[in-house]
Amino acid sequence: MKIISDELSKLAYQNVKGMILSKQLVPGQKIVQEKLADELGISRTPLRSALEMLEAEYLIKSIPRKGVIVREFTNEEIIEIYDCRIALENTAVQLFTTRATDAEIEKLKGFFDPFKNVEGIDALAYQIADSKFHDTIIKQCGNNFLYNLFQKGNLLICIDLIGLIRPPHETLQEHTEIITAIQKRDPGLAGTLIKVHLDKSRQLIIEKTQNG
Amino acid sequence: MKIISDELSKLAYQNVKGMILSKQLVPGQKIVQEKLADELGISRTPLRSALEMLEAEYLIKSIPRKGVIVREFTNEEIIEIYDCRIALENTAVQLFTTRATDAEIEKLKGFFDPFKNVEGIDALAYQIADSKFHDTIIKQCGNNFLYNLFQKGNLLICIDLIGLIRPPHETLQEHTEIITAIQKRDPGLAGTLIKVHLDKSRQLIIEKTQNG
DNA sequence: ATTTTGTATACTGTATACAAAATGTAATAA
DNA sequence: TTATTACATTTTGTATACAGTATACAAAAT
Repeated sequence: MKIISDELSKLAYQNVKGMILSKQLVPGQKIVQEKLADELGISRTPLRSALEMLEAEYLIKSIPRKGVIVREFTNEEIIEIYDCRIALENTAVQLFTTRATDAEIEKLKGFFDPFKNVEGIDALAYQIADSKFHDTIIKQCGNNFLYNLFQKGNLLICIDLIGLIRPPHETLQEHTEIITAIQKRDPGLAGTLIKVHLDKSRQLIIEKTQNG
Repeated sequence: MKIISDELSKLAYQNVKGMILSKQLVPGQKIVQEKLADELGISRTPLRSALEMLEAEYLIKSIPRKGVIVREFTNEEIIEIYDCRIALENTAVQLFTTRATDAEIEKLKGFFDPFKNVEGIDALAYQIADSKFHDTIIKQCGNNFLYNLFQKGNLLICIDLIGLIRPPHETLQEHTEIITAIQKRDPGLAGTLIKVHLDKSRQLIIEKTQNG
């Protein structure tokens, strides 16, 4: 969904989204339209346009006649998101396994090469690789509607907004196994492995919820 | 996501959505903003707001500086939507089977009572029941994010926009079997049955695509 | 006859203006 | 003091105005 456009509303969309993901705008915070529009150097009209889009993506919440606030994700909600991810990524990886080219699979492998046999893995760099790994599978699975659903539904928010849930050394192995299954062109196995992979993170959030 | 609001943008949203689903606005048709705004008796501003929302729902397509057109769904796309539905409704029905009250399950059964042991089933009435059946499972599964994903992602578009894919007498039996599995509180079986149920329709569209 | 150019018109995207609603504040009564 | 009302300010939602772009069509050139 690469938007190359000089349209103010699209630019505002990208800017505000970036501000939310980078936590310049923090969850729960109210967005005062005129103030933010001034900061961005545009009028309220294209900003409101952008806010409409962001609301559709669950990143903000609009209360009529009161205003918009940056959305907060509770642990319960993140678990709900994980259930959706598990369902859809299972489908995605099976499709990907069937139709991906060898080159695409190699690309997938490449994401994690820098971390092989490394002691202290840089968490931020690894997070980006993790993100790319999942994004690639979803994007290249051949089901464009599914990819859009991930985009617009902000299903990767778990990675983008709350960061890594489990330490890299733990998930690296799992990622490798998934890639191996894809290379063997075994959709069922790849699906099962990614389900288990995601479910472990999901489980961890459940435990965190019960303890904290 | 029942929006009870006297806000023009929300009203416009519901109106235009209705016009698309009822085919007053046909796929491929261009929407001229001022004209439609006049028809609805509002200005362009709230209409544009509504169009933003509808674009997020894939019901319209906006091309910058050119205009918005009512979206067309190709068979390929409907198959993609089905793959997403299969993944998510499988999850939904399993959650529903686990957490639904007996009363909720009875309600589900009630939708199809008027069609039991009936010869010529009224297709339109049956379509509404079909729609309610799936909507209820998704709405009451306890995963609100999943329900919103269905709403905003327009995943039930298959039923709403293109109508029934298979004849009622064929699917009635399947619906009944799914409900029975739910009553037996067997999530795995319910999941499998709904997957098979949806996959049959999906398969039919594939065949239609290859022949037509 | 077909293509190209010029011009008028229609439509979109953005800014601004304004009214209605919400919020905050100060003054008054209990 | 606390509660309450009245008023001022802020902020939202909508309408409108305007500039820039796309489209349509006629005239000119090939």
